[in-house]
Amino acid sequence: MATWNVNSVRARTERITAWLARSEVDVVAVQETKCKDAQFPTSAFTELGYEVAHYGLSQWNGVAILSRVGLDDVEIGFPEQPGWGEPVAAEARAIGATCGGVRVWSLYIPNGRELDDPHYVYKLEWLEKLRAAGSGWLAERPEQPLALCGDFNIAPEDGDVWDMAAFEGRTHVSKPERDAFHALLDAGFTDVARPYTPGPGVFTYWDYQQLRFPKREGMRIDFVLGSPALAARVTGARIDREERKGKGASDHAPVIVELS
DNA sequence: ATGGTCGTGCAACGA
Repeated sequence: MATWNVNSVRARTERITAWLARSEVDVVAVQETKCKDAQFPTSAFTELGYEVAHYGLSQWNGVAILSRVGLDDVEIGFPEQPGWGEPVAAEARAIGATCGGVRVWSLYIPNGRELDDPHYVYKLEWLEKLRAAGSGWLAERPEQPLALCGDFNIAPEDGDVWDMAAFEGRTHVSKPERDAFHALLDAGFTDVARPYTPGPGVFTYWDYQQLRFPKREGMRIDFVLGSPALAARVTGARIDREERKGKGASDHAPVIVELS
């Protein structure tokens, strides 16, 4: 399985389908589709044998799950998911489905923008409610392989950014954000890709600006957090850095996890 | 050089 912030599914349909054809993944949690459901290029994926569940409300956010091992019990949003905007409403940042016996969530955690921005408060509240929902799922069905996949917009360790000095006073590395991430781990989830992709300096995202990718100046902000039952089945993981190269690449690379 | 790059949708906003 894999998680990938594609930064527009319509702008990148051909790159995504080409990647699926060569990567042989059964399930992909996709974030930032940047389209409404009616605009989603469903047939491009069904033609390759994938079922599709997408939730998009506008040109912002948008999450999807692609699966060629079944896709059932689709759930839009998680219980108590905080909202944003005027009027306050849940955004298209979470979709869940059961694929080949694994409960998969595709999550696009709010960016936070700046430490003094209301969006940062929203981000922390979103993470706390996700932790509460996740704890509930683990308690409800401890035997269920469960994967929280997505763009968490948090670099949990200093080695997850190229230079901590560049992030002084910025989001993604603040203590409250890192505490919120670790609360998910304390709840029983495991960052299952990290042992197979050890840092420092191993990243999943590189800004388009300032030649960040060729200069190897990135961030590790995309994760698969596995329940104990899922973590027990992980046999490997990799970050597909090649997919960040060339014209028309997303600013995020896919994170791939192999399961037994 | 107070920007630099993208995507969406057509001005400006989000990342």
